[in-house]
Amino acid sequence: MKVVMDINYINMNEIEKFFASKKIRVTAMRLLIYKFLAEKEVAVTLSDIENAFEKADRTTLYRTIKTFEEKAIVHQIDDGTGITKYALCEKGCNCEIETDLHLHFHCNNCNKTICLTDHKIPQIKVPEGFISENVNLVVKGICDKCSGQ
Amino acid sequence: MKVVMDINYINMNEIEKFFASKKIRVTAMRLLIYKFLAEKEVAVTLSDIENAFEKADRTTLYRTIKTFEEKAIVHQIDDGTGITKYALCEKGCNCEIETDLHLHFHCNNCNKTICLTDHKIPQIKVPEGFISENVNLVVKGICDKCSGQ
DNA sequence: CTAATGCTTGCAATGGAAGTGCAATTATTG
DNA sequence: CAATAATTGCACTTCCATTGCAAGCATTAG
Ligand SMILES: [Mn+2]
Ligand SMILES: [Mn+2]
Ligand SMILES: [Zn+2]
Ligand SMILES: [Zn+2]
Repeated sequence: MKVVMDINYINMNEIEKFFASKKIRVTAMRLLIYKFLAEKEVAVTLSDIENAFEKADRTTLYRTIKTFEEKAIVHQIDDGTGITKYALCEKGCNCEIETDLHLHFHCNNCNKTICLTDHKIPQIKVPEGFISENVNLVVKGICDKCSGQ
Repeated sequence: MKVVMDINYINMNEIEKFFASKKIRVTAMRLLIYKFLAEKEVAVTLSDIENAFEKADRTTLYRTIKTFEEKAIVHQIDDGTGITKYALCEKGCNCEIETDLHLHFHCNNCNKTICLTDHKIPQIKVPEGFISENVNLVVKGICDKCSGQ
């Protein structure tokens, strides 16, 4: 895939350094997808990315996201819609080790899912003998935009 | 599908009454699937049911579960594995109205998912402007059987 | 700089779960 | 028993996720 790199070179430079720190190669696809995710304020599906980059192959997008996931650049969100969504990890996020402790909100009206990164998941009690390693919490309802503030 | 009704008639009688109270017809399939769910202590997938009733058609099993769901006889569980699981609702459960407020535990070792029906989901704070209608909380880790008590 | 090596990409194909249309079967009602 | 309504089985379909393989591109050793 040939792309015209008409995007901000300064930003791109930073992303390149970031990729290097994560020990992954810098490619046009990866830069573009990273930028796409960074500009979105909501979690996206693979189809969303597909629609944004129609010239690229679905598999490449899929594998790029998988690579990002392995390197803790993005995290998966299962919001119960049946379609996996992805969002950039926060700086200093360590979802490789213990999963993402913030909660996610899914709007039943506009169908968007957002990370509530500063809403941490409270400590959850489990019965004797059970060991909790990881918690997934999704709140569903109406988002701020849809509720009319 | 022809089945030999070699199962406890007294129990069956109770289930029949239960179905009547839910205003659904009593059929062999429904009785068998209900009994199957009642005997399981874990949430099951459609495939689990399929394997247990190989003579039955998948679609019938699928639609039976859907009917149970609509009538609040079972509730769906999305434990993040990507495959929907089902479990019987507790007596007095009203997951039709407000979703199931108990939490679910998914064992990363044996891959089983169980309802922790008496572990209710705590009140979750959401930001200004957001309206919470419903919460899905899944704890992942090691279950009591796998942790060695 | 060039060649060898290994990672990345595109294409084609597969698998699995979920869901639907329609006709045949079975249950309920009168 | 006949008419009516709900349930079941079969054949398809759709959609997302995932993989094998060969071609393309980037990195590194020489
Ligand atoms: Mn998130
Ligand atoms: Mn449950
Ligand atoms: Zn919304
Ligand atoms: Zn276990």
